[in-house]
Amino acid sequence: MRLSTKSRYSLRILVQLALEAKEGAAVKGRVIAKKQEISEPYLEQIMIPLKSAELVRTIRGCHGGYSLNKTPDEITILDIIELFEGKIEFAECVSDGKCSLLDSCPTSDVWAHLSNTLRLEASKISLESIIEKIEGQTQEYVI
Amino acid sequence: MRLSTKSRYSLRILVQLALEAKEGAAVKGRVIAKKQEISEPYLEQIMIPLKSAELVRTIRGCHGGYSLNKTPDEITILDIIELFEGKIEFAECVSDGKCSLLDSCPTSDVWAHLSNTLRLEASKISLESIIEKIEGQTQEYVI
DNA sequence: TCTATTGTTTATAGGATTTATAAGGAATTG
DNA sequence: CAATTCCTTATAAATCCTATAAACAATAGA
Repeated sequence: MRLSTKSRYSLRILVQLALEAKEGAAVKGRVIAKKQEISEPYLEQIMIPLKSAELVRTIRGCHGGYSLNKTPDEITILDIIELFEGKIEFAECVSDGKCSLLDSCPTSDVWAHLSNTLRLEASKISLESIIEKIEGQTQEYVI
Repeated sequence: MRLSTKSRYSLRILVQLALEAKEGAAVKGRVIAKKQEISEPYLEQIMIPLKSAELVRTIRGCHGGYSLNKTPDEITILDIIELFEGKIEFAECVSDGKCSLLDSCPTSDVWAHLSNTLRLEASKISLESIIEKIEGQTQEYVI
């Protein structure tokens, strides 16, 4: 059970932005793509949802690039996961009404509980908490 | 973010077996397929891993069918999830050695922590706890 | 205004996975 | 031996994931 590359790349990208674009300066796509070892076209595909979700803002043109659109404490990995994987809901029996067994099905509660647990835990991990951990380590620690 | 149908069907199937095959009597595939609204061939495809994982045992021939191979307290939804979704590991950076960024990547810890949380929580939910909940409810509650 | 730089959009495509269905084979019971 | 049941293998449509390519639009600076 894995996350898609887009979720995982996104977290790395956002960490990079938090560290390198601290004074609001934009980081170029090419720079991000190189450091994260992603192709530029694929990076662009990832940035689109990040921008739509207003986690990231962009500047076009000569000195353009990407930067965070929120403070690191406002971004959690729940935001990232649900942006790319969809809402954390292991079974959709309740929400989509497709399952005709729902009324007599004792398992929907189980999946709902587990989904909630994961969602809660993911919401506790902010970009800021990750950054703090990095900066608490050695100075030459480079992401 | 959803589980595959196989994981979800499996939980329902195992609950049915726990309730209907209590005295070790086998439940026929056709009966399971009908109650769970799955086609018989697809059900069979689901039963194979359940049998390989020794969660279920089978009897062939005239009065054959499926029954639990463990007591309900020995089966957790972690077993089910990891059987069909693979090990809960949101990022495989540590295990497969594919990611060349690992040494300087601050995100692998995050994913490992989240994976562990989900794994732990799933391991706490046994088939028995689900059955107890059902039997604590109204008697005509039929799965 | 021109040009270089950068993000934006759209098209494309291989591959893997998911979700099934179908058909014939093997074991068991009576 | 015949009916029943699980077992195995093949097949396939649909969807999603991962990634690349190319043309387009906006911006900054000369």
